[in-house]
Amino acid sequence: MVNRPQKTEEKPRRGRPSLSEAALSERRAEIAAVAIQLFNEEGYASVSMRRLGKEVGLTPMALYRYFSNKLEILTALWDHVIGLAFEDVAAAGDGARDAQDRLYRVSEAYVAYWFEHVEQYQLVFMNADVSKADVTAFVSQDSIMKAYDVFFESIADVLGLTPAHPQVKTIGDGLICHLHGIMHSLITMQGYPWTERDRLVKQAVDMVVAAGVAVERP
Amino acid sequence: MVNRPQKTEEKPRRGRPSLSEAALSERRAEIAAVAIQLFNEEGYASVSMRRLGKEVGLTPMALYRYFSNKLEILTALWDHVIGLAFEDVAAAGDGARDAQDRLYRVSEAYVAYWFEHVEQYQLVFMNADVSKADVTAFVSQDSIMKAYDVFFESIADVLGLTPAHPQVKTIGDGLICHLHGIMHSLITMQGYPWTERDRLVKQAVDMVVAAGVAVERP
DNA sequence: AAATAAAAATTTACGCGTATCATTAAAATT
DNA sequence: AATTTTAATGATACGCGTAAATTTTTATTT
Repeated sequence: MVNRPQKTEEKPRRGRPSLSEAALSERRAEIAAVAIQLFNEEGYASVSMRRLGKEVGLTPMALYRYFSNKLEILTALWDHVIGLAFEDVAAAGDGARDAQDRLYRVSEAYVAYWFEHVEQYQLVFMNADVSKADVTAFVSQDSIMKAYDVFFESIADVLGLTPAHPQVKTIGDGLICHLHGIMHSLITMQGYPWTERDRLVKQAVDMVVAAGVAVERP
Repeated sequence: MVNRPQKTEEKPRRGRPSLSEAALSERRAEIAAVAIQLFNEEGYASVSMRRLGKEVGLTPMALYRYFSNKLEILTALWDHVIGLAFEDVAAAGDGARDAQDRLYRVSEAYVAYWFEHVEQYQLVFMNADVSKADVTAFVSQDSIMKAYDVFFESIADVLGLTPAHPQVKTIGDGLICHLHGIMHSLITMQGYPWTERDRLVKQAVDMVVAAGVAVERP
């Protein structure tokens, strides 16, 4: 976020008061709402700051009081899109018969969501402007990390272990990576004749289940 | 590549002759060589076309006779970097005791290479300017695809199947996706406390080996 | 009310990638 | 040799993100 004016003292000094935190976030939300729509409709690169400013009724540079740069506005869309992804995942897990079925369902839902929103995937995970620090800082937010819990819970169930068991962590991280890899590979290298997506996802989960069997009968 | 002047006939007409294919690719190579060095030293975004033009002794727009845009110059670096990656992979596979050992080695080498060249990874697989078509067209080239063969051969050996067996293809695609996912996740989400990289890679290969055992004893 | 201080908002300016247009160079034809 | 044709080269210009400088607004203090 953008730097607030630095107040050395606690209480109001002379001069024009800075915008309240409430006012700031309210206008940020306004800008983000317009930006999300425009980015979705016309693509991130096609929407200029001058254009966005015009749409929200601000001069281009006034936007910079609310977001420190264009990329930071994009993260508002990330938040939105990632939120929707995990809504889908949660919904998919609800009707499951058992833990193993739930693991299949949430895995497929997670991958399917991004395939149905490839452009968003690219905006989130492939944006060139994105330095590693940017994605990291964002994706590490608690809200995102908590969303992965459904995977760990399902895996713990399938393996018959507690979610806190170290093996659950290792296998869960592996599955999440595997699913990310399926999305990323199939999206970024569409010219290669990949095995069908559903089968790759199923195979990824099967391997986790098989690991569970190995745990049971060592 | 850039459009060549369209010749309706076969043989020389009037007018200044277009550059020979040889001359074109020679100068492309010169430009690419300088570009690769500069991109590696200072980063893709920091090297402007004006700057690159100056370094190679051309006006900025003259570069556009040899590459249709800046991104296309970047693909020269891709070629370079991906070539190096598979050199590492091939070297890692050479000393292997057996097929399973080779699979571990090449998998680890592949992932390790990109971790040792994170900036290149981002330039190749995360560049924002990269539309899906761009990466696809490039990464689907035969040279790249052939480089994956070492994975399929090792897997076939481990599973005791021929490389042409459909299961080898499915499991191989899965492993490649899995490895990509490990790289991509650990690089793009460095804030998350991932399981150690080596362990994730080992686990990925272990699962392939376990699948081989399952094949043997159905 | 006037002066002063500080934040908000606007204006100006820069280097960027590159589209478009103008110029120059090199060949075949006359 | 002069003309014509075509490609290569160069110059100009546009919209971009945004840094920096400037102006305007809004408060407190005199």
